[in-house]
Amino acid sequence: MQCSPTGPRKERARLTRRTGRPRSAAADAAILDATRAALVELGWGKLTMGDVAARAKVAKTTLYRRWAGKNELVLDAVAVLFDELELPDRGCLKDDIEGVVLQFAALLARPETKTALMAVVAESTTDDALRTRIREAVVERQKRLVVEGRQRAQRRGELPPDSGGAEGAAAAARSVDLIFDVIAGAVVHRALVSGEPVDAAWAARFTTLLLAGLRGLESRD
Amino acid sequence: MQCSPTGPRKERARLTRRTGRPRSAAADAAILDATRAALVELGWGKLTMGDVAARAKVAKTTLYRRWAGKNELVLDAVAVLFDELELPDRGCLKDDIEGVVLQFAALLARPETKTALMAVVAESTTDDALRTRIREAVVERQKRLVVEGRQRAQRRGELPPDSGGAEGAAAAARSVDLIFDVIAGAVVHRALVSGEPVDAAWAARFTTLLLAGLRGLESRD
Amino acid sequence: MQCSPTGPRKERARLTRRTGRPRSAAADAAILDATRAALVELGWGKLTMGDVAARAKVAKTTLYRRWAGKNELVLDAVAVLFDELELPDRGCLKDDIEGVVLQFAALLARPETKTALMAVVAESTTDDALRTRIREAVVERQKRLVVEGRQRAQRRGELPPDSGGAEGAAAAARSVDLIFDVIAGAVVHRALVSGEPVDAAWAARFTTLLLAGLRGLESRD
Amino acid sequence: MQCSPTGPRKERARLTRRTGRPRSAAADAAILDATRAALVELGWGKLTMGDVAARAKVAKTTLYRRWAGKNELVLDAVAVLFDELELPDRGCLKDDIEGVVLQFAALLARPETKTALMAVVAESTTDDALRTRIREAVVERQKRLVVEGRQRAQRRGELPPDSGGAEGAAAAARSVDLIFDVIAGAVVHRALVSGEPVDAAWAARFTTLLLAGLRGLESRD
DNA sequence: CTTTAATCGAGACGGTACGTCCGGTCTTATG
DNA sequence: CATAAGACCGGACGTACCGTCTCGATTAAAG
Repeated sequence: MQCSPTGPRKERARLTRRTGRPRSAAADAAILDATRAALVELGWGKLTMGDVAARAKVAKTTLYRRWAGKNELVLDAVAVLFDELELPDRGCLKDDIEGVVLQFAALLARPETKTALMAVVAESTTDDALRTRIREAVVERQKRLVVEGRQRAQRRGELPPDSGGAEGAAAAARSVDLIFDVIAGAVVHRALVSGEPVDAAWAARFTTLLLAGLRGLESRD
Repeated sequence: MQCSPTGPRKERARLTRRTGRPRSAAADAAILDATRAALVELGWGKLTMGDVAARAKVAKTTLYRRWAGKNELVLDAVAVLFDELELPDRGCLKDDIEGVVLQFAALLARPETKTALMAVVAESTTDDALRTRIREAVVERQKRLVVEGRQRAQRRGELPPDSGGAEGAAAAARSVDLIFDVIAGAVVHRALVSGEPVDAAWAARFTTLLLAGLRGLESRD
Repeated sequence: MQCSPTGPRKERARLTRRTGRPRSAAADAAILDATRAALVELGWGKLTMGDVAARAKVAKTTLYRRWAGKNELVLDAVAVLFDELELPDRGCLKDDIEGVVLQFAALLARPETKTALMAVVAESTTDDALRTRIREAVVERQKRLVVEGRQRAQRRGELPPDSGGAEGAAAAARSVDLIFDVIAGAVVHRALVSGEPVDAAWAARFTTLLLAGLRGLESRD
Repeated sequence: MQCSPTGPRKERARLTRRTGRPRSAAADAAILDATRAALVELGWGKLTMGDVAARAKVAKTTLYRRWAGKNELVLDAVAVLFDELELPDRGCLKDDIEGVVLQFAALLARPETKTALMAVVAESTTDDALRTRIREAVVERQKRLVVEGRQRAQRRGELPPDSGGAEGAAAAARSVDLIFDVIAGAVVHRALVSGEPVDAAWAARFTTLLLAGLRGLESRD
């Protein structure tokens, strides 16, 4: 639930003297809350650092002492929302997938998420450090959902177990990546690019397609 | 191949008197070329209207007379690139799909495309007119590829023909939309969000998944 | 009453063929009226050529075909107002001077005059052609009032006649210039710089000063 | 010598907390110097805020933080020059007046002064706050010269002492105003409107006129 | 009448400056 | 040291006018 291990914010030089006034912990939370609130009201494009500072009742300097800029701040403010996604056991793979698809769609329907995610990805095309941080803070973290769903389906016998050995593990990893890109990509594209609703009917049709594809994939892979 | 029918730019009131000095047609082309060049060199975030004007050897006012802002200008400059996508007949559905996936990936690998597409989509989350224009200029136009590939596969007998009647047509349209979101979404997500290469191996695995999914979809739909 | 001899406006090249559509005479009047109206409403600083053209229901090109710019146009529009000054015979020099002082003050109280006169003079400090035109169109033309008042006073015996000869004429001209600068300068300075009213009481005190000065000047000059 | 009491520039709210980085005092001087230099080179009409900022090596925002606009800035830059006028004792009233007339003429001959003074007065006809500031910063401050010259002449016995009482004081004040308008007005009009030189000969003739007028005024007032 | 030539309106054009806003840094005094 | 406050520099914004230019449409006088 905490992205501290991924280290989004600026850290003081390690091993440095710990004298002086310590950073306010409350400020961090206030800033991230203010960032999300500003995203909701203004969207990425009109959000400004000064406005966030004012909302958080914090000086602008305090922001810059902790985050390198708007990109990093917003990414941090939004990444934590993705950690709320869960995969409750609904009894069968199809229902599990439909559930996570709808959960993800609901997350993307929130204004702070949708306006921020694409914007940060766009910025990442010209900022390698940011791209790395997105992968750490969002992409790789959420693959856990695919991994867990797959394991659960394997336990249920809905999917065959991984083949053993290094090659089997690599194949499994490739599968997870592919499935993740297909699910996340389709939902994001439907919701944000096509601009059509991701409702239960669409989720059902998509899941049908995906499940059939998974079985086809296994038989050849 | 021409986006004139979609009308992205500001148009003078239709049917208005044709008086006054006409707009320079050469300026339009110069501006769009300059925009693409600036996207390549600077990326979305650092592209400025003033810089585009200077590159196009045009006054800033000329830009604002024709486009409402950076979003609209960049969308126009980039949308035309998507019209270059084609669907050459490679003999079977699998090869056709792999071909278009790789073509699309190549398009997204171009710096002007990748930096602009996500950014404009991000802006569109707080700008309805822009969202509409994206759909008209990019999304709906490129569904032609799915429609054409589907028809070709049906002629080859690789896919069953559409069922007749209004319901059949609606089901076909839903299929096209779903397939489009899955293909475009997966490729965009892989390339831009996950940041992994879309190479021939990935395209083959993805196509295998999709084809199996399609056949499974038909059998139930 | 007409400043045509002073040639404020752009003239077509002389000796050119007189074919083609002639300039609209009505347009000239409409433009000058519009200019004065705009001066009243907006003042010099906010008056724009486009606005004048719109008020006169004339194209901007028509303005520029006839005047070189804002300075020249405004000067023409205002200069004619100074020709309305008169010197009615009130019986004695003191009353004549008081009369013209109050008339001049009333003219300077009109918004179009006060905002334009100083502005054009200010511009003339960096534009020799304009300075020349101001002298022709305003300064030299209005010295007639001093000349006439002086002659009238000489006829009445209130002032001694000019001494004869070239030297006498030159001395008279110097006197006219000095008196003109003192009267016009004092009124303009009181009205526009000091920002105090030029009322009958002030006019009386000023005239007393001036008359005493004139008599003192004669006795030594 | 200091215009601080007249307060031309934007002031932060009085009694406000003295927190934050203080305004740079050096910037003020650099800006006013740059303004004067720009006036000399470009004249009022072509002086731009951006150019002044560049010359002063200061950001444009710093200008706008301290002055409301071009009018206020230029007035401040020029007003201080008027404080350089002095009234050295030359032994008799006539010489004192001639001296100050020539000094004032020399001041008006400086390009920064002549181009700015009339322009700011012109703007003041449509801007009450500016008119007030001109009176405070220029007009009222320089009346000191008339007051001092008058007192000195009274001490010398060249002019009769003020009559006592409130009425006497008011009459003296009226005299000062009148004399100030006559001197300043005549010199400004000669120099800037008529465009003739204010040389020693003219100054002598003008002073003769004024002195005779003053004596005549006293005998009746 | 037709030609010819200049005017007219409309409005796009290249420029330049505007005054504002924001990003990110710095300099204070206060914790 | 961190902090709040706010001045600072730099640079882009989108707008407003400037004075010029291209149009097609008038409008006389000359042929």
